[in-house]
Amino acid sequence: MREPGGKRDTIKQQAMRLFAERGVDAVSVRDIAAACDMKAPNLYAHFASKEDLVHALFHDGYGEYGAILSDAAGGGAPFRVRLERMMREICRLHDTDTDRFRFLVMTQHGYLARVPRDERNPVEVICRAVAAAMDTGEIPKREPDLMALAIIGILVQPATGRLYGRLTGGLTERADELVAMAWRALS
Amino acid sequence: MREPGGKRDTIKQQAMRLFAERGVDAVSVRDIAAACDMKAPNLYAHFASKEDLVHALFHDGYGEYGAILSDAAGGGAPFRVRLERMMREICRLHDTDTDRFRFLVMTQHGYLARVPRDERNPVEVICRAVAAAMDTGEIPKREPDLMALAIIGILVQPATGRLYGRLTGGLTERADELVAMAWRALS
DNA sequence: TATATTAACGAACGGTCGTTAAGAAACGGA
DNA sequence: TCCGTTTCTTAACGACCGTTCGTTAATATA
Repeated sequence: MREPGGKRDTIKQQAMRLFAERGVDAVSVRDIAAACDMKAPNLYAHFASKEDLVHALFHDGYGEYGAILSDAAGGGAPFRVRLERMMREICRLHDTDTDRFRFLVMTQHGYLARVPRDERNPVEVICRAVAAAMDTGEIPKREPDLMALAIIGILVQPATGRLYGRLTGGLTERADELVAMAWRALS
Repeated sequence: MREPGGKRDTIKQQAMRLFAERGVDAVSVRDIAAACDMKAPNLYAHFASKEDLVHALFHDGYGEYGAILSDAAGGGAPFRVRLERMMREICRLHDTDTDRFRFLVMTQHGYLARVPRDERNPVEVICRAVAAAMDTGEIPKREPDLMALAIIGILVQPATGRLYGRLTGGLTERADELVAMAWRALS
C-alpha cells in the first residue's frame, strides 16, 4: 500500500493490459503477478484486493478521460469546434492508450451504474456540452442525452469493430469522417 | 440433449435472463439450475457444458437477429426505407427482447471474433446494406464498414445508456429521432 | 408383472480462485 | 556489525467452480 514506487505503477499497467486482453474475470491475481515478475501474495502489499485494484483502475481511467474531455469541451469556441476537439481526443486516446480504452469500454457494464454523474464522468461531459449547445441554439433542440449517447456510439462502435477485426488501422485517421458524421447527425 | 421438451427452453430462457443481469462469468451452473427449479447436474442432460450453453445462446440469438435484419434489409425499396425498417427492428428487439439484446451486447466482446461474416451476422447485414446503397448512389461513397458501425453505435450506445439509467423508457418511442439522425449521418 | 428408459438427485471430484500467515532475503542507517 | 524495515517468498486456507458418478424414483414398454 505504499504511495510511490515503480512497483505499484507496474502492477497497474500490467493488470490493465491483461484486463484489456482477456477481461477482468479471466485474469487471476497470479496472472497479474507473473506479468510483474513477482508472486501473487506480493500484490497485497500494494492493493487491498483484486476488486480494489480493478476499482482503482476504472476510477482513475474514467476520471482522467473525464478531465481530458472536460478540457476539450471548455473554452469559448463554437460548439462545432469543441465537438471536434472532444472527438479527436477520443480518437487519440483510442489509438495511443488502447489498453485503457478497451478496459474502460469492456468494464463499463459492471461499474457504470455506480459512477457519479459529475464533471469527471466523460459521458456526463459530452451530455452537458450537447445540452448547452442546444440552449445556445447552435444545434436544434432535441433530447440531449439521446443525441449525446448517439455521438458516443459513433465513436465507440467503430472502436469495438476495430477490436475484432472489422476495421483495421486507427481512429485518428478517420477522425475527419467521424466528426463530420456526428455534426450532420446533430444538425 | 433432447430436441424438444420445455425443459431445454426453460434452461435457455432462465440462463439468458441471469446472464443478461449479471454477466456470464458471475452466473454459476447452480444459479441457472436453481432458477429452473432443478439441481445443477441435471443441466448436463440438456447441454454438454456451460460453455456449450453460452455458445448455443449466442449463436442462436445472433443468428435470429441476423435473419430478422436480413428480412428488413431485403426487398426492392429504397435504402432510406430499408434502413428505417432495420433500425425499427433493432429498437423493437431492444424493447421487447431485452434480456437477449443485453446478453448479445455484453457477450459480443468474447465471441464476436469467431463469428463468421455471413448473411446471419447482423453486423454483416448492415455493412452490406450500407455498401450496396453506396454502390447505387443512394448515399455518398465513404468507407462502408465505418459508416455501418457508426449507425450501429447510434443504436447500441443509447441502448447501453438505458441499461444503467442514463435514459429511461424504450428505444421504439425514439425510433423516429434515431432513424433521422442516422440518415443525416449517412447523407 | 417384468423390463427398459428417463429424469432427477446427493455426494463428491479435481481444480482454481482470492486471500492470509509466517518466515527469508535485501537493504539502509547507526 | 547489528538492527529494523520493507519486499518478497512458500505454504496453505476455505470457498466455490464446472463436472462426473452412482443411485433412486417414476414412467413407458412388453
